[in-house]
Amino acid sequence: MPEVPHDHPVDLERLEAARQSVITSDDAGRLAGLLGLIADPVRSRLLFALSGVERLCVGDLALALEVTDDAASYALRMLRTAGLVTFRKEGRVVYYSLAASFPHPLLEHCLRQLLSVAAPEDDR
Amino acid sequence: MPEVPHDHPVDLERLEAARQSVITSDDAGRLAGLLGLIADPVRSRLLFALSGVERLCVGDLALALEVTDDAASYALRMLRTAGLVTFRKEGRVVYYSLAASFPHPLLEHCLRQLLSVAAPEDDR
DNA sequence: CGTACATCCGTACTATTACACGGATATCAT
DNA sequence: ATGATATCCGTGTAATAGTACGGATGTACG
Repeated sequence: MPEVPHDHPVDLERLEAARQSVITSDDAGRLAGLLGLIADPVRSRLLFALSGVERLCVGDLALALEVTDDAASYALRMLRTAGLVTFRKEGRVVYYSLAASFPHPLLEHCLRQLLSVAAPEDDR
Repeated sequence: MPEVPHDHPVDLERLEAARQSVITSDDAGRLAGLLGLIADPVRSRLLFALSGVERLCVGDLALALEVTDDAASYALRMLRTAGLVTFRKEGRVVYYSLAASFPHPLLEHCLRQLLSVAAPEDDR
C-alpha cells in the first residue's frame, strides 16, 4: 500500500485542535464558490467599479474596464446569479448595483488589503 | 458592427467615478491569483486547520481533512509556492505552518464572515 | 546495510471555466 | 411599422486547473 496515510497520528493533540478549527467540506465548497467568483480579474474589477457608484449600465461598465460589452455582460450575469449584484432595467438600458446584502466595507477593505499583500514591490 | 460598445457613455459623471475606484488589470490579476488559491475546498480548509495550531505534518493534516496524503501534499505545495505557508523538515516528517506574513486575524475574520454570507439557511 | 516509511515531484487524464460568436428580445426613434 | 440600439442567452472551443498514479528521494530503525 504505497498510498496509505499514517496509521498513527504524529501529533494527536494538535490534530484534535486542527480538527476543531477546520470547517466542513460543505462549508468550504460554498466559500470556495464565492471566492472563486471574485477571483477573476473582470469580476473583481466590476465589484470595485460598482463600489464607487450607486449604479451603472453594462456599456458604461465595459468602458470603465476597457473590456467588450459581452465580457462585462457575461461577468455581470454570474455575479447576479450568485446574488452579489442586482440589476434594474430602465428602458433598454440595464443598470447594475451591488446587492444590498453585499458586505461593502468588509469586502472593500479586505480586498484592498489583500491587494497590498499580493503586490510585492509597489506599495503606496 | 454588432459588437461595438457605446459610442457615447450613458452617464459620464458616474463613469468617471467608477474609473477612479477600479483597480488596474494587473492588480486584479494578482488579486485573482491570490483569491483563486484560497478558493479551493482543500486549500481553504488547510488554512483554517493551520490557523488553529502552530504547525502540523502533512499526514496529520490529511487525517484532519480526511483527504489523501497526496491531495494534502499537492495543496500545501501550492500554498507554499505562493508564500502563504512555510514548511520545516524534521527528520522524515515535514511540518507546515502559516507564513509569518500571513494576515491571520484579517483573513480568519473575513473568511468566516464570508462563510456566513455564503450560507443561506443555517446561520448559527 | 537494507528495509520500511513520509513526502515530494513529474506525467497523464479529466473536469471546469472563460471567452467569443451568432442570434434573440425588447425598447426607442423616425 | 421599420430600423437601430442595448443587452441577454445558448453554443462551441480553447485554456486552465484538480486529481490520480507511479516512481524518486531521503530518513529512521533494526
